[in-house]
Amino acid sequence: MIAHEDFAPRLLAWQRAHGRHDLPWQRTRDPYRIWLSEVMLQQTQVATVIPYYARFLARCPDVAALAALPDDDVMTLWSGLGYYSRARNLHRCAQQVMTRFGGRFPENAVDLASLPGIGRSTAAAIAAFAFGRHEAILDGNVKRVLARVFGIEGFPGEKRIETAMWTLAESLLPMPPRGVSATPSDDDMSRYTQGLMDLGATLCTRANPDCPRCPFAADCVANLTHRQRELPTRRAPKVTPTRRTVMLILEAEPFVLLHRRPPTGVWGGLWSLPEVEDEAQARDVAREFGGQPESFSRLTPFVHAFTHFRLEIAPVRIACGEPQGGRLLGTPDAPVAWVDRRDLDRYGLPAPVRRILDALHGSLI
DNA sequence: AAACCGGGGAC
DNA sequence: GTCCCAGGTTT
Repeated sequence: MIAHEDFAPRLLAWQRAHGRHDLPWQRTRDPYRIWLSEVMLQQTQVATVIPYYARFLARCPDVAALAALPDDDVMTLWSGLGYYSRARNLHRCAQQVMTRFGGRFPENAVDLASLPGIGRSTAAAIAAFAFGRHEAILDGNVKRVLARVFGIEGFPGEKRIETAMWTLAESLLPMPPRGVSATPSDDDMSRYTQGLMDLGATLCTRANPDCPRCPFAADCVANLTHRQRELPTRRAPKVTPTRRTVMLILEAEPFVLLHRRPPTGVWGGLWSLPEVEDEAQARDVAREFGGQPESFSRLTPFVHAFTHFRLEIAPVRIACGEPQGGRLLGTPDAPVAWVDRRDLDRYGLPAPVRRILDALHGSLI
């Protein structure tokens, strides 16, 4: 694994030779321009941002102009970039720079992060780019680079892992040339921060990292162990909740009892089998429709998967002497009906219900 | 369809 | 402080 003190020099050399140098916001130290680009680049790609960035600057060359712009004009300028809360925060931020900081962006990350739309990572980026501050960024790209190069296991969104990554990111920052000054040069901090972003955006990409061109290929844990696809560790798939239901198959040949589901919710408006929570309820409800307790028989339970949950269905079959009413299940909007099973094709049935009834009657038709 | 994303806001 | 979401894009 690469020694921490070797990381920054190698990244700096790579950025010099192979990093991006022509992005519109790279040749300025104006915190306003850097801030604007960083906010636009949150969740949005460089190519998309460039024309918006130019338009914004043409209309608002400085923070005072942006602060003075009417809300609607800001939204219009932003329109098409998405994530509109960013635009609202951008405007509020410009106004706060005017009122709280006398029209000048604060030069330290803590004060920057107190402004709307500027979190810890964005604050560090502005502090490093505009003021050469010794601050570490940690956005999605950087998390990916660090997880791979240093072989960090665990989902980076998890608090413990993220905290460790912030500590690592800070430990990797460029050191000043020995015996010269307390901090690296402004130029080094800009280049280093840009290098992290460039590496993540151009080589160490999510899907197909270009490891042969990477300055860390010889030491990168992910590359050496061929685990580029496993690192960074993905979020644990959230366990989909499982619900259980008992479906009643009340039969009075050739009729079967169906229940119209309410218009909203799962299977809204479809005809389905009556559902109860357990077998005791099944017997109670069956009695209302003339069910014969001695005919009670369990069919094989099975699982139906929805996007957001799993439904475990336990079908229960009960014979009824005659099609008979009892009170209606549910509400007037959700009535029941005895349906001739030869007419089932004309009813909209949920797939698993169709499957139950087909299995039951298919061979008999 | 599912993973991913920085910040805000709720708790 | 910590957890979770809104509103998007990428794979």
